[in-house]
Amino acid sequence: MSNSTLKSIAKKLSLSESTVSRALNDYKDISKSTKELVNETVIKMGYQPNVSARRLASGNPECLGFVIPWRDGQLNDPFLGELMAGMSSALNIYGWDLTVLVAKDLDEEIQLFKKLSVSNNISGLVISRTLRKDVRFKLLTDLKIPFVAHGRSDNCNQSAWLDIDNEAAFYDMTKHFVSLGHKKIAHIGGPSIYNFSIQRETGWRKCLFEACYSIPEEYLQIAELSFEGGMKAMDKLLNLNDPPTSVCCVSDTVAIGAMQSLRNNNLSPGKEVSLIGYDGLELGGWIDPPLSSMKQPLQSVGKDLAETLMNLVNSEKKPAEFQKLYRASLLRRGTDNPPLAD
Amino acid sequence: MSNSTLKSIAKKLSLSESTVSRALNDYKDISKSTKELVNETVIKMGYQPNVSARRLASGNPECLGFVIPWRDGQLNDPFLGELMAGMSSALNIYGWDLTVLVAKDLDEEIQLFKKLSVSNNISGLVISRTLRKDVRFKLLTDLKIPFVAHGRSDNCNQSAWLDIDNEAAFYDMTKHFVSLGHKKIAHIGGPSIYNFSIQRETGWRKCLFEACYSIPEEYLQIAELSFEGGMKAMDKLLNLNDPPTSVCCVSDTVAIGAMQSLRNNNLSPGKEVSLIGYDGLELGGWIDPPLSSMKQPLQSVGKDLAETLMNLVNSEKKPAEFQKLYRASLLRRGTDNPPLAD
DNA sequence: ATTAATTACGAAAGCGGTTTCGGTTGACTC
DNA sequence: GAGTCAACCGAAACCGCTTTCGTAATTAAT
Repeated sequence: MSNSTLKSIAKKLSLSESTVSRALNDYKDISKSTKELVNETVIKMGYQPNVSARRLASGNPECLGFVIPWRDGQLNDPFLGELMAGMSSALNIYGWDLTVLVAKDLDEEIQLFKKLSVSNNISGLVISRTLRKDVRFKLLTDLKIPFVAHGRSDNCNQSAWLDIDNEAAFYDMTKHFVSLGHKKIAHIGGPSIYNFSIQRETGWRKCLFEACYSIPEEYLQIAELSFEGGMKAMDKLLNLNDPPTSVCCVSDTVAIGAMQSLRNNNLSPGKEVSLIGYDGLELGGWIDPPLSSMKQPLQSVGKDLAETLMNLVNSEKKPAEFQKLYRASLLRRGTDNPPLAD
Repeated sequence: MSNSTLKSIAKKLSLSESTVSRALNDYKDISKSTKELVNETVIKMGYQPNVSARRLASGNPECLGFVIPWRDGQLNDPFLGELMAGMSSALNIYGWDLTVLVAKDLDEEIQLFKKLSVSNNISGLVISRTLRKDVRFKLLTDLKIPFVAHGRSDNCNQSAWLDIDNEAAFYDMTKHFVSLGHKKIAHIGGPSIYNFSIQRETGWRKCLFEACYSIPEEYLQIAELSFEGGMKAMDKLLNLNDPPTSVCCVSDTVAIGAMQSLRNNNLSPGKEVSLIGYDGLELGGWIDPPLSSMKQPLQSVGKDLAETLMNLVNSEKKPAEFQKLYRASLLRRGTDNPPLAD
């Protein structure tokens, strides 16, 4: 196990512990020559600092806490792996750890935050699955826990966040349908408690407005973010007097449900009705026909989330200075086609 | 932030720090009355121990490292969330943390292990996605890093592991087809580098043997663990002179690919050919018809993995004393039906 | 040559707990 | 009443690293 410590290295080099420590941490009051000397022997001896000791002494736990999004009691989010991989790779460079936290519901999450705020074992948090009205922003700010959100909220102006430009994504998605020749473009949206639901709807509306399409209000259907939700919403769209020829779906899951509804009605996804989902899930490519979707750069976002948090903790900048939008890109598979000729 | 420390509590109670510490850790040389007193005021003052300090002093990082399985460069494992939730809930009770580690390939994983063995910031590891010949078992043993594997290996006799009884699962699955009246039961298996591939094949064979079915060797098809892999394997099965009426699939992903192959050949999954997958993925219920599958109790396994590791670290027992098999259970959805009458 | 300013390092005090060791009580024996 | 033994608690060392502060040695300024 770890036998080499700062002390052993100091003894070997006839230096003091503090000099070795400062050399490793690149203090400016250490000569270049000794820094090199120290770094060499540290590598040679395979020295790894004891993180508990460093954390205790420095007062920084060097640890990013990631709150796993618990969606409706389910945890099957296919994002998790990629997002965490991105975060981990960024953290590793600086010796930080990635600790995952699980809370089954909002109450548990709040309790968790309160506990974290007194036990100083986490430098900051990454939260995700943000809501339109999300108490966590204010709560974490009040508790003085540094955090960066994956997604925005109504009251996120003073906070650090990274988000996908949902509005642009759905603008682009809708525009794509327009350019394919579709006139009847519906939207299956998500519950308005989620911030992204609003943004995605807005992007859809904006494009329709610019294209001077007037769309019946029934072309907007709100669905639960599930397979069944998508299926029911599509059922309603199909029952309209003048059903749409294309649908912008708030998520891949919903889109897959919508596809099922089409099949139930003896229609073929991508023929009578075109569909595009959102998330770029791999499994969307497994179904028949494969689902077109908007994909976000998860690994980059994860990396950026981690780096942002580290900067936030280490610098004196305000959280609001860390806000960034990413773009999603269209992944054409099999469900986006021109409308059938009448 | 954390203002109350051991010292502040000691002062408030006119006790020494060491007494308070031992009271909290339930030492037997502290009177019951003072223990109660300490516990009360600790709650009242909202005291949370500084974990870095405790870890440093005790020499135990109280931290479980979970190595994220990186399958073919992809990280979309739907298990992750549930498994981690199970682990986290068990760890939280004892104040342990769950740290996730990512390695892109085996080399990175080995480097990671070596680093962990010298920097004492992890109590032990949970590894998953075990291979038939898995160097990690020996490596971690040599490095003296406590670990428990999710899954077995050829050389896991001396190690701690939890696994699903893959053989029993596929025995049951095959038996189910037998009881439905199927005679021609094929198996799409996984690459033999994975330990579970062998076990699942064995379960299938065992049941067929007991049922006195003699099956052509072509009824075993090895597939990559992917949608395409399943599709290709099913193609081959369909091209046989005497194609099977039912197929035991090594995973849900593979089964979904096999379903696609059936549709490509104008066959209906669950009619001409029945299918059962393995994993119990939620998305298997989204497709048409919904995929029958064998489901493992992921949250329980996660909880058990974490508890096992904590026991392993805290007790003097040998790793080999921590070995346990879980059972998977059949999830009947839509693709397991009796064979069509000729 | 004298003073001031740098440069480079060591000493030492923490960080907030844990754990060993020893000592003080009081009850209990004979 | 001296000795024995538990039961309880305090003192102090320690875990391994960080960081402030002081100081000796070197260089630059006057």
